[in-house]
Amino acid sequence: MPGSRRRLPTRDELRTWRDFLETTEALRSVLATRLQSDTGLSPGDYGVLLALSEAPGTRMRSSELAATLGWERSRLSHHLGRMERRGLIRREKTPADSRGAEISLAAAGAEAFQAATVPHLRAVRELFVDALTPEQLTAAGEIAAALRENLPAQKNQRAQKPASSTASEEPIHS
Amino acid sequence: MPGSRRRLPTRDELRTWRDFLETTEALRSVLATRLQSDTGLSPGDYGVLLALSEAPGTRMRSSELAATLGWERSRLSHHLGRMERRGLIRREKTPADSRGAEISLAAAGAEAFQAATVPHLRAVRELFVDALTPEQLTAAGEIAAALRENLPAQKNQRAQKPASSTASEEPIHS
DNA sequence: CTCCAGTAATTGACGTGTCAGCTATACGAT
DNA sequence: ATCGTATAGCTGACACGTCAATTACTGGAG
Repeated sequence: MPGSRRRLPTRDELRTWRDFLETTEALRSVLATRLQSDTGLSPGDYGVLLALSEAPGTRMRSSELAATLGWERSRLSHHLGRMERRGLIRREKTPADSRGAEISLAAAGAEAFQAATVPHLRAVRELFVDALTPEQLTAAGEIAAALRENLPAQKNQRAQKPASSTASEEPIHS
Repeated sequence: MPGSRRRLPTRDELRTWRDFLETTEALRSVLATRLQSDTGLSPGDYGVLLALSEAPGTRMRSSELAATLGWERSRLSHHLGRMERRGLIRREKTPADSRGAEISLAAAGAEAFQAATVPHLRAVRELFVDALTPEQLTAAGEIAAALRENLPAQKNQRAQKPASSTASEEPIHS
């Protein structure tokens, strides 16, 4: 018996890992496909449009947007380029800092987002929330927390909103 | 109160969904980065090499490989192209069906896989298995099963191995 | 044998993601 | 003012994925 194997997962643990990995991947992919065919938006598009719609004046500095989404700046640049081509957003120069760009929601983007939100949330409900018992849903949250806790510190932490007071006055969004 | 919102997730359910989504994504990405820097392989490379190493003669028909991995053929073609360029695998013509291609493990591929397996499994243990309590690990498996159950039927089901008899004679792999 | 529908695998176009490097501006120290 | 470094954003190269179309062969119906 090679003692060096002590720290390797057992067969059952690996099976669980594989199932977990594949299932979350499949779920992601089904959700993405559905969003795409329902509304023509990718998950990335949806995230960008969501952040912009919630921003005051539906406009945001590019780097602020990157921080909100937890994306690298170059990723955002590429993505915004594609979204701009499709007329979903606009890029303008900032008066304040002339290195900066201000991203604003275009009419087409606002409409697309409007049209996307209900179907998307319904899909999340159907494919995730309703698939689990209340106990499983709670467990899923705890598992996510435990995993995240254990993850090495990352550069692109998701921006944390300063938790609104009463927990029910804001628009419901994913 | 708009009755049309009945089927939308609540704020808490959405929060759980977001946490779950982001955490699994982060986990995947950390694991991928680690595999890459430890061994120069992507998760895709690893999967291909794993399937080939377990195949009799370390060779397989391309479409069989696609079925084993649950990948689309075109995805596999592209990936094999990249792996072939790096000398990890070889493509040969099949004697049986001259439309077919036989994929075989090249020496460099076998070595790379050998070198990758222990570090990779250790990482899975560290970042997934050891992050969870035994109960959470069980719950994770059940959650995956429940979600998968609820997913619409997919074209690319993962090929199911005909469960070996005693559950402990085969090589441990992810 | 000939035709043709089906199958194996590849290809090209294009969206998406990362990394490394570039340009332009900002701004504190001198 | 000017020098140096930091910051904002963009770009190019390349890996990865999907979709639709293509190529080349198989195998049965006539």
